[in-house]
Amino acid sequence: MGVTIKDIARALGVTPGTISKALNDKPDIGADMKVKIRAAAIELGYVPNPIARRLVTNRSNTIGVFILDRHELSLRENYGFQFLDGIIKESDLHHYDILLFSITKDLAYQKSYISLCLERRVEGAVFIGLRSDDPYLEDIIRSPLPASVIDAEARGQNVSMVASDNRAGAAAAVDYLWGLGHRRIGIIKGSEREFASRERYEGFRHYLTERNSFNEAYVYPGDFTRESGAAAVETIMKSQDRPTALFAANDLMALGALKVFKGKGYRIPQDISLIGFDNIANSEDCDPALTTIGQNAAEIGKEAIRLLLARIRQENKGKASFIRTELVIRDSCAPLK
Amino acid sequence: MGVTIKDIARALGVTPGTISKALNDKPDIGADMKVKIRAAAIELGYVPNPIARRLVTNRSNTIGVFILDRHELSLRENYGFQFLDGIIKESDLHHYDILLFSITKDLAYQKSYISLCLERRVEGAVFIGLRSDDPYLEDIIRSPLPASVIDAEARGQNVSMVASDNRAGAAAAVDYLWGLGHRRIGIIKGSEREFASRERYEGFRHYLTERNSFNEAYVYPGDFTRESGAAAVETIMKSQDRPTALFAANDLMALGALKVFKGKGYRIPQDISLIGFDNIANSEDCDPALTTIGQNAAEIGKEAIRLLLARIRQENKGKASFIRTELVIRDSCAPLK
DNA sequence: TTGTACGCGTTATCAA
DNA sequence: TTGATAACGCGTACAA
Repeated sequence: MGVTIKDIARALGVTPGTISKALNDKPDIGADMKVKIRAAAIELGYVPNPIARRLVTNRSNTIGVFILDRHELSLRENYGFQFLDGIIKESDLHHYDILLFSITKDLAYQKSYISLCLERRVEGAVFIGLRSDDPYLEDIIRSPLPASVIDAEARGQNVSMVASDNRAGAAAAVDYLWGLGHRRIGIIKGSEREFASRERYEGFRHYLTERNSFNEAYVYPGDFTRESGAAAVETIMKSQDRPTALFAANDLMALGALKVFKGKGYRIPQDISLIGFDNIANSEDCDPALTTIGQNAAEIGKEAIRLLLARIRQENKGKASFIRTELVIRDSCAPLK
Repeated sequence: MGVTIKDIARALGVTPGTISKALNDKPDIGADMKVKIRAAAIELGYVPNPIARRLVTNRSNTIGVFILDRHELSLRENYGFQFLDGIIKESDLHHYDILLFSITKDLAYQKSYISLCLERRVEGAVFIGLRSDDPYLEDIIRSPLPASVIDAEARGQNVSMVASDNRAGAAAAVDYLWGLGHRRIGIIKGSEREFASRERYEGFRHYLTERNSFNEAYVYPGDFTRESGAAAVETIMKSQDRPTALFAANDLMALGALKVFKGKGYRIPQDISLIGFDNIANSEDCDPALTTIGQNAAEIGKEAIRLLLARIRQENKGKASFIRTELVIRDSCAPLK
């Protein structure tokens, strides 16, 4: 089909080796020869074949990206794709290709992610949406394949983890409420299984404990779904001793909570202040617009690639990187009366 | 590095050719030999090298997916990634890999998308977010490379287009308002440049024209941004002759409109009914929740792959496919008083 | 039924 | 500075 270096070689009466060297700008080819060869390549419409190149260099120049489905979140609300933007851009910058895998419960769990990687000969892998109970987690940790894990806990010789600085973010959320004068501050927790959830709770607990204001009674269970946010509010409304401000460990729960509060005639933020975490799209248009902690998804994606490439190049940098969050102030929090 | 068919051949005292045939289940190898070879392959931990295979078969088994940034929509609101889910699943089903490209204004426009495809030797390409003024549109249309274009207009020998049935969707939106008794129905149009926008307008116009109720005065310009939705409402409020119901050609404009209406003390849906198009995440949590036309993004992605694979296999099916939309009734429309 | 030999497009090594 | 040759791992006609 396409024109190869052989064709160029024949046309110019030289050998393929010479063409290869000239096109790769090796020092051992004369300047005039290079010019001639380049011109011929363009004229003939030569397009290098990366497959042949990869065969001989034994490098694929490709990174595998896995988007794993989570139970709790429907794809519609799946945060996963947001990281993709940063991942692609950063990979592009370093001339790496992205091979995309998507694993859903039904389709997959047949083949280890690592097998897929080995088969495709990718040089490294990025995992999004990995859970601590994933059957192949051990596989990833043990494998010699360089990996970056986004937004989950995975510690191993060849894996880096990248996530938001969830502790600092949670602390910033509480600090904002604290600054507004609130002292009775509650939390709707995420599911114990999720790394982000544990970290956010820890940030929350630590901040208030240091100020002698942590109150176990104001800790409400949740699992990152709207429903659990709604359920938490039902609990709150039943009790006599209510917090004056509430931190939901993610926006989805905050939205679930908001709906119930409004349904019961509670005004936000006059009657209770509410702050979320994630800054998902929905948090912008609800009424009142939700004050929340924004994640920098693109930056997380980029950092995942940076750490991965460092590993691939054997220049081991850090094992983990936590990306700054940002307080997004909207209308769901008010000073304590 | 890895173990190859040569290693297996040596271990078993046969030739590599035999191994290859056995592993590919060719008819000219004895059953017992096959068993022996398979066992040895597993024991030695053999993983086939797709790169070598591709070199010799000259097929990459890979589809290129391009996500192009649109001017108007920030990535946060970019619908593009939603299609990805269907694309991946359907490709997976047919054992095709996905190579992901993302082109932003700054980075790109350096190399034609088709060049990228040729270099990577992908067998076909899917384009998301392609605009009619894209500098490489002609390239795609002319190229012999099979392509599917999602949500944009592109007609050519080797390209299929897949989108929502925007006309029918728009008609369904107006029909819903009509059924509620509205006769003075307005529209906030999208930008002329976008295929979806033109189609939605056409669906709207046709429906009302047939019923002698199309009124040019109720057509407000827009460009799919929140701001243009807001601006349209300003115009509406200034005029004496107002529609009783409003169809925004996308949800983003509907949200912009909603905000201004509420800001001016107008109640939705009591004072005016509002319906959008897209069913983006935000439309669920605004107040009142937005009635809208939902797109089946996953199905669009799947269909794009189906048409593409048909082209790759030379079994040319249809050139275009329009996917059903769905009326999502929420709280922003009410019967005419 | 098995083995031989060559080709895929490129890079690398060594000799000229 | 250039050329010849081998090698990368696999698939496949063709010969045995």
